[in-house]
Amino acid sequence: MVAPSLRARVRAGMIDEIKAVARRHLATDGANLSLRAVARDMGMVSSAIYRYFPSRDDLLTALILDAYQALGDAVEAADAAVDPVDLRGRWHAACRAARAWALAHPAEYALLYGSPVPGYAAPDDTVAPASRPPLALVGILRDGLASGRLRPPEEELPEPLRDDLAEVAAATDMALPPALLARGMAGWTQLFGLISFELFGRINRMLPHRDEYFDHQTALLADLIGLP
Amino acid sequence: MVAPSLRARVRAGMIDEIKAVARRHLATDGANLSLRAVARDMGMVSSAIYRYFPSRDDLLTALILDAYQALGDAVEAADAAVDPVDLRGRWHAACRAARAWALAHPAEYALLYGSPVPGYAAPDDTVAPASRPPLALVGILRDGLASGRLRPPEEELPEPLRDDLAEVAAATDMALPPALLARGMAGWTQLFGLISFELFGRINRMLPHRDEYFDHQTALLADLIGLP
DNA sequence: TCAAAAGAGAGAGCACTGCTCTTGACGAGG
DNA sequence: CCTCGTCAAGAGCAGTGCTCTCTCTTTTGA
Repeated sequence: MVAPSLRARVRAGMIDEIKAVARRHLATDGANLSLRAVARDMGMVSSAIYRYFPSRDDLLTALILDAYQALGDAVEAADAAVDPVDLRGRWHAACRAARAWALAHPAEYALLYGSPVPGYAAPDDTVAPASRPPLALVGILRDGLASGRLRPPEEELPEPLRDDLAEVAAATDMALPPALLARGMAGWTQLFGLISFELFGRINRMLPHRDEYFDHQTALLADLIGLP
Repeated sequence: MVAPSLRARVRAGMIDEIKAVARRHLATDGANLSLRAVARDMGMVSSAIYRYFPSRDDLLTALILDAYQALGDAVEAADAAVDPVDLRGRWHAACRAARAWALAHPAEYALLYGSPVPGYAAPDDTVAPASRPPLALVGILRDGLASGRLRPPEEELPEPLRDDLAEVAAATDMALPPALLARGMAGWTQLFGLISFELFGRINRMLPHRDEYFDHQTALLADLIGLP
């Protein structure tokens, strides 16, 4: 590993600083990020930004990737900090970590899970980081199944759905019965909905005690999944 | 009722046409709607639009109100078309109607339920139309409770949450026990999450049979709520 | 009936945006 | 020393929301 040249290090620092300033702007101006404003804050001219990011969308992509990474880290770390056999504890820890990260970084959460930016198409390398949070949740179910602490639901699924889910389970190396995978995805859907409603201000005025609400709703889904 | 003057009728027609063109643009360009482009499509100059909508945000508000209205109509009509005592049938009908409307009007759905437009604050008169879909769902539970076909869950809620939910129930004239209201809101959250994931392309590549997936997931929540 | 008032469209202009292209300066490697 | 790659700056293009003024037409009231 050769030491990076001075130029390379300065360049990396510039990229980091641009992203930091852009994140700050994201928090106030939302997804319509202005390259000129970022450049102004950095004391340079707008065209100079293009030396580091070929377009505004590329800067957005970099921010999105970083955000997925941070959210995935937070959820996985919270999950790993709990006794692996305590399935319900892991579930709540993972859910709370996702919510805490979203509340701490609302603009970045909106960038990840809000309405897609019109002309912008997320590149393929965002798919893997994007699937880390749901995979962490489903991993809890897989561990519970492996250790015998979680028994799969008995209901029958219609055939095409069962095949789809079996294929998903196979593609993600999760040996989960389709019905259980469906419940795990229901939990992930619910988690996303809870955070989005809270962040986008749909329940704030009527539910002052949001921590308790969140915990209760995630507990409901844990019941539905069958976590002991 | 005096007949509206010619000018008033022409003006109303203009407003409708502007909204129709704006909706068309919404479908392709998303929330960053261009007044100039709308004006261009109508063969007039951009400044003339301001005779009808004092700002771009006001045009957006008008579109949002119309969309809430349409979605509320769709959900309520679907609910009303089912035998009132068939709680599960009503639940599925309402959920399917919301999804169908969203799939038919993805851009408007994103306007309603996507990330909030940065500088834009929804005016107060959007609150009532916005609560129609969830109220339709909760209304199913209220009817089930009144007819004795639905028994409320027995779990205990933490006190602050119970009080919050009791207040919400009172404010909406829905005599629902807090635990049941919480489950109804879980259903609404799940419905929103399901539609959003499907519309924003998070499950499309892995689940080809989306109708079956949607029905199964809403059935899961119906089970959680306790619909017979 | 006829003038005053109100409504409507057009155009110019301001400050802003993303992005491209050209020009000139600077530093590291041969 | 000197060339070559990197960088910042500036001008410029096309587009944006919005305001102001000017003109023309329709409606209204005495």
